[in-house]
Amino acid sequence: MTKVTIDDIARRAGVSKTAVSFAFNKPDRLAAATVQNILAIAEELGYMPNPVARSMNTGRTGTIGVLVPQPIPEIIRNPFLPEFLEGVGEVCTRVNLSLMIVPPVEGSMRRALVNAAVDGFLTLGLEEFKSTMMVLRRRGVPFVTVDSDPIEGMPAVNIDDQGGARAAMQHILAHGHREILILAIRSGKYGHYEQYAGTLRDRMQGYRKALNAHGLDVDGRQVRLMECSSTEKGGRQIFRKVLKSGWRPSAVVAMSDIIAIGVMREALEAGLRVPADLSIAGFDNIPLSAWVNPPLTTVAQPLQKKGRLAAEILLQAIEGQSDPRHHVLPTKLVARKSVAAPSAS
Amino acid sequence: MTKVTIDDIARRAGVSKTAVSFAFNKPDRLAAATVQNILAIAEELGYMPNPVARSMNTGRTGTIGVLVPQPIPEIIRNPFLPEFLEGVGEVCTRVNLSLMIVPPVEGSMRRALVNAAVDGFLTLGLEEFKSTMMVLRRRGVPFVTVDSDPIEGMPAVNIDDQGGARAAMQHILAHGHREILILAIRSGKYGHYEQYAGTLRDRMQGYRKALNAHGLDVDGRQVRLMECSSTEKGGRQIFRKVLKSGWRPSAVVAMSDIIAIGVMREALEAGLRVPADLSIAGFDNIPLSAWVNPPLTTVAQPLQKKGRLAAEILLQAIEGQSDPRHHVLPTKLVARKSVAAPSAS
DNA sequence: TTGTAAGCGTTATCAA
DNA sequence: TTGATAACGCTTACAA
Repeated sequence: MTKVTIDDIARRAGVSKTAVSFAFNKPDRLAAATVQNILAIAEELGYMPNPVARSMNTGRTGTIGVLVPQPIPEIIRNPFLPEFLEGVGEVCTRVNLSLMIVPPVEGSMRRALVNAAVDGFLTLGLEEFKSTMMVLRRRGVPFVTVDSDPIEGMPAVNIDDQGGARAAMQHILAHGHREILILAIRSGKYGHYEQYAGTLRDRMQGYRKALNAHGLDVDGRQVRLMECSSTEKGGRQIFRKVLKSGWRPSAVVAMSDIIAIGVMREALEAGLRVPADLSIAGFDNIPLSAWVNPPLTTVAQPLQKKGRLAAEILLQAIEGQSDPRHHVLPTKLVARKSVAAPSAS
Repeated sequence: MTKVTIDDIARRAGVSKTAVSFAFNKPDRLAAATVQNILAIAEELGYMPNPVARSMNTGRTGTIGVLVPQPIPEIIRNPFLPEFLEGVGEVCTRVNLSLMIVPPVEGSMRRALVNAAVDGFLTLGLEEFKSTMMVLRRRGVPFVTVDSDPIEGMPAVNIDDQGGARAAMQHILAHGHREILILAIRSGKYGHYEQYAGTLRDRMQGYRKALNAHGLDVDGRQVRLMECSSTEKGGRQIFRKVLKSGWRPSAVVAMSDIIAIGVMREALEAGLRVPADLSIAGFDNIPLSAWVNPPLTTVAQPLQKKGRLAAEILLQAIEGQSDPRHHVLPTKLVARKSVAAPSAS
């Protein structure tokens, strides 16, 4: 099954490569009979244009890349991504683009970036943001950053992380909780929340603002901060550890729903009642959160819309209409059933 | 931001293109000092090798494509895909491949296939299977079919659809149900289940075998068949229609969990009790199914494993070790809480 | 309406 | 250790 090329067809049809190319791409410029003939022969020989060679000329690959901060198995497990991709996918479908998921190569975003043959990138919540940005710029393809600290002159889509986080913490405090566990998404800055960046920092700030308003702060005693990976397993593991430690927070505030759900599951299995014994609040409002029992109180962010908007902007940029504005989408507290007043203990 | 090419670097460094290429790909073959110098200049000028040009020579793109039968927004909404991709992703991560999702272009698989620059394809539950296969073969890249009728000489990964479906229906019948709604995933063969192919046909056969053993069949009276798209919405819509029609099946057997969950939600909202008033069984055992209330009785299939196996085989094929065996993974009934005996009505 | 020939930016071959 | 030069398979001015 040796590859058939445009040359084979040209020779067999007794025409030039140009004619064959035209037959496929600009049939109008050829006599109908010629097109027919070429196509027939192509069919017979089983010819298909090589997309790489085509891209080489056109400078277009017909695909956009989504740069994700974690390996695929890990990140795809968080319903956050599918939800976001749904929005991106809408745009892709409309304009016939394919979608490539680009995870770090051996931990390096840079290596991943270099090899991806795409017309543009969407970056999702990047760690190591600045260095990646540098590489991205030099790669010369347009990109839109999502959930990262926006950079002047570069298009960005974000949500009101701080406002949302603040609302969540306020909600918890308003119910009377004072022994609170904050669960952050694990980053490179283990334990040093002053060094958090982007989404992480903003959410942390939101939490602290609410805390401060009640004369509290992350003090390692009443209010503690821990980190785990943003997976159900991450939430379960960290909460198991807390359980073992003997400390009994009356509320958990997690930076992602999937973490919160992991905690909930673990707590339930450990015989705790939610919310009677433990209140839980999340962030994201993934569809699953409405389904768990009790339904999870969380902060809604317009994930799909975020994906759509980012893709839309990228598309413009690919077509030369770059628009470096920064967008901030609203968040909103969704009070469901996983938060209640702490039981007198 | 005009593109920097290998020529620019070569000129600036006073070396040949070969040297520059070596500096990046085979540094051992160059004097250390030369490599240093070239790399420094590349850094300074912001040079990155063009992946398309590279692919042109190497014949490798470093990505595998997953051919999906529906537009991205639709298919990604079914947790089935992320679960499958998790398995695929494991393999990709290990060998540093990217993953491209390739949906039909304007309804045509063929058009999608032609443009995707990948080293190999995984096809997922293809409709129009044969014609797509033809195109795939002529495209000349290796591929592994998943959830389609296996073809002699082509590697395939499937599950025991028939056995699983049969078990589900048996379970329903054993509880005493006789008024049953079967919900099939919408295909091109609307209403003609004799023409179903692949997974659809196998599941249908499984259902019918169980039915037949009880002297029943899809007769449009006691046991009816309807089709809907494999989304929550699809399930909701079709069940709403059933509710309006006045017919009251005591059980719903759906070909996918996400459909079953849509039905459950709709039924619950309509004031029906599950399983007291309506028993529901699904297929797939997506994680969500364990979470809904009541937890969904379903047929488990090893989605992740399926993805991993298929990717593994594809990988071999890409590396020239093609192995055209057909694999069939087992399925298993998972009895949870959504099925009970019908209430006397 | 069709053909010639020059790219596109790399890597591979072979020689120096 | 390095450099010319030929692929790779296609598109696209420009010419005929």
